[in-house]
Amino acid sequence: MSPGALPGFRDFYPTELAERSYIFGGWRDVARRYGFVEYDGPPLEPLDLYTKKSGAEIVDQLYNFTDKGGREIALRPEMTPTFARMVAARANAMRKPVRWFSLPQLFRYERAQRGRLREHFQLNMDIVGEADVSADAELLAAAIDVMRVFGLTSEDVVARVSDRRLLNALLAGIGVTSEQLPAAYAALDKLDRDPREVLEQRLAAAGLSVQTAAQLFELAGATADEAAFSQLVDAAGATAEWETLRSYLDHLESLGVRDWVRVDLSIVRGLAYYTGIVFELFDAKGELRAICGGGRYDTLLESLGGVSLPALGFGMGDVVLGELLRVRGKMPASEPAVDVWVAYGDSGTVEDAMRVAAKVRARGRSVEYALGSQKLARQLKAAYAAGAKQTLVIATPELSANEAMVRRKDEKVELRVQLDEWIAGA
RNA sequence: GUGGCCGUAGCUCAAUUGGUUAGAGCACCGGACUGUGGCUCCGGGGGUUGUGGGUUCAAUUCCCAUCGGUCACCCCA
Repeated sequence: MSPGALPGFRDFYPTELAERSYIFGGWRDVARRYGFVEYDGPPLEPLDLYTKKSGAEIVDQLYNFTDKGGREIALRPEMTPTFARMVAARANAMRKPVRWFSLPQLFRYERAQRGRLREHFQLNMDIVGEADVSADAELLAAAIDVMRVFGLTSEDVVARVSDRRLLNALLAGIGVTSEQLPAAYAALDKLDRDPREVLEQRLAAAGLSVQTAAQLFELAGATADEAAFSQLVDAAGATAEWETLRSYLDHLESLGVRDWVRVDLSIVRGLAYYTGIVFELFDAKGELRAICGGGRYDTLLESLGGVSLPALGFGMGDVVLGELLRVRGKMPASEPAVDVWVAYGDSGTVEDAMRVAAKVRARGRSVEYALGSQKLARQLKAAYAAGAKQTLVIATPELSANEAMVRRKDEKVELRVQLDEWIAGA
């Protein structure tokens, strides 16, 4: 956080911008590998684009105001509504499934915390028009490959997956009614954070019997054990749902990312939103917030007034990811360096350096030289400090007009070259 | 929005129960090494101690408020 910037907003100095660009580069690279194409929309949208989806309460959590034309508008807190609108407008004309990604800057009016600012960039990858579970596998594999492209391994990051339909069937199997579902989900979500007794109390308040509550906890705990899991599935008559998840895991195996994935029914995410498989990526040590979250939202496009198409997607923010990369030493140090530094000796002036710089720049290389008038020793010091890959010295008494001495970074030897030839090859 | 902890130079930190003009290292700028760079030496700029009040002869130090940071709650699109 930079003092001076609004709370929760960041100034990107060159070092930070280099890190951001590095992250963006990895994101675009992986999205491209999976055949996704990039889009963008306006950062400012009508307020009701968000209230329509999330209700009026959402207004507390976003930047909204009335513009000079009297329109109620908001800085976008998420990309999905914009995405839905854009897809809906051309749904009929597009080849399905649609694979789009975007790197929007998103805003939310909340108190900032570690990993959660008022502004961030988020990789959004979405697939529209494919109901088959293979699409779910493709999407998660892409999210995991993003981890890989940054040098992270399955030791560093774990993907926890669940399936809304399977969970609903299992919950129904142990006697949870549809009215009690929200309470059951809330309890699952809080499993790691709140003590068991507190959760039991809340479940009881929602009308769940002591026995049902106990089975609920068993359900969440059985995730690692396939045998016990199968029993629960059989008991609930959720075989079809289980088969879907099994097939999902098989696909992930084929895509080469099965090691990263763990079934975990305590993954909840937005209740009104997701309809099928959901997932989250966490750092394996559990020190940070979720790196990424997403899943299938087959009914959302239609409910937003668009077309009826199955869809799925995820969002991955730059803040937590950046922290993870720094903590794990995976963030490359930025080395802003010019290609060539032109220094001149006593036989010349800054204008000689200028003439050479102009020619080398015309060749497409980045060039810097000492502005003003400086002694050669100082110029060379500056060249070193700038991290110049090559330093060219011209106009010293021992050099003729068309000669220069060249030294590469980190090399001791200095070569005498013909200036014209050297520039031509630069 | 609620609560806990924390705010001294760009960064990391000092400043003896409250006591002269708030210091150091790194970084930055300049000088020396008589002109081919990383070393060394010397010097310099930079702070209304987050801000505003209060207590006191005297506040970086104690009290209150406020702003900011951080953690948790809420929420997670």
